[in-house]
Amino acid sequence: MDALVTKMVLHWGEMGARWGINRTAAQIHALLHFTGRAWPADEICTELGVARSHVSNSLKELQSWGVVHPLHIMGERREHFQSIKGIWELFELLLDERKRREVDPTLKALREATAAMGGEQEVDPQFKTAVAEMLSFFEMMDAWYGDIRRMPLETRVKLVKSGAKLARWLR
Amino acid sequence: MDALVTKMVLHWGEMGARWGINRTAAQIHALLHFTGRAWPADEICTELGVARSHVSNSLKELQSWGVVHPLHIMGERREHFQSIKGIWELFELLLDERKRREVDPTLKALREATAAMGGEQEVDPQFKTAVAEMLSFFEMMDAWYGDIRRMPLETRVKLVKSGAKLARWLR
DNA sequence: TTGAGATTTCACTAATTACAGAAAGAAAAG
DNA sequence: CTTTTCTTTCTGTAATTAGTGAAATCTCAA
Repeated sequence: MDALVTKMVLHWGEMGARWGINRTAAQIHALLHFTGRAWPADEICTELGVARSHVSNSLKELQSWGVVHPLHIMGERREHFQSIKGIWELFELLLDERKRREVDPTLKALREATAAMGGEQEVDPQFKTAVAEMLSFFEMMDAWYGDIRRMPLETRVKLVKSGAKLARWLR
Repeated sequence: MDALVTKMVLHWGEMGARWGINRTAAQIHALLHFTGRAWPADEICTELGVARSHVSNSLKELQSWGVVHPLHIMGERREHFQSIKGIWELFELLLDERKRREVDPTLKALREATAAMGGEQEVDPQFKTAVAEMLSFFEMMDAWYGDIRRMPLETRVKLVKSGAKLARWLR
């Protein structure tokens, strides 16, 4: 494999590890993404030097995130796998999933705590305000994420590109 | 400890674990944050039922993120620790640190790959475009983050609150 | 200066997570 | 239907990370 590709694969692996994706799963994704083509599982495992079974499981994980898709190639017995093309789509999938796993449960927990405090009199006021502040912050962010997520892609690109202009408009 | 606080502490611990912060460190932060007061290390460790040494290390980690500060209390021998108050400030610290650890090195890697490809003729064109696209995406996001980070807090709050309006303005 | 309280370091154990390899399970070709 | 090729499941091991407890270090009051 090209040394440059290897470098990106290794880097992607390290970064993936910090995102809670296991290292080799992230490496596999990098391999698929940066080579831009579909790979059969066994070639992935010779390329990265990991067990066939591990590649299989990692591919399943990547598919569960929605960032890798199977692709049937004509006249080929083996299943091939490719990374989704669009970078925006890629990071949308990652963010959506993280929101679902991290933000949504936290919102739920904060709402439950708020509800539970409603009746009780003997709740520490410090706790009460801390929860209320955190909840309103999360709700604000949640709504914002929804707003942005609902924009068409081009609008979102504009938004990101017009950062400084935006600041002026807001004043 | 109040059952409600316990619940938040446990939840925060789970979420922290997914952010690469170790579970008990996140629990400690939740304890400090949601009780809103300064705690001495030994009380934290009886409260959470973990070893004194572990609390010490976790507090150090939290301080390295900047989300917990030591506080000297008059007439008290023991050091006390408290969470930073502002929620915006809290998440800014977390995001800044994650950017520094994850985005910046990735930008560096992408730039190095781009530079290395400059001279070479025999680079897979697929790889070339994949790197170029990824780099421009990261640069765009990096610039955007900088723009937002530079806004005064109130502007940022406005930005988040005016999500839908914003979409209309962009069109 | 000594010693008690408080904190950190360090060496070890427990628990989790990553990964390997064999074996079982499908799907397609003959 | 049977053999071949490919994929997944399952069980065990390696490696990493979390957490413990004792010993060493530090700090301050007496």
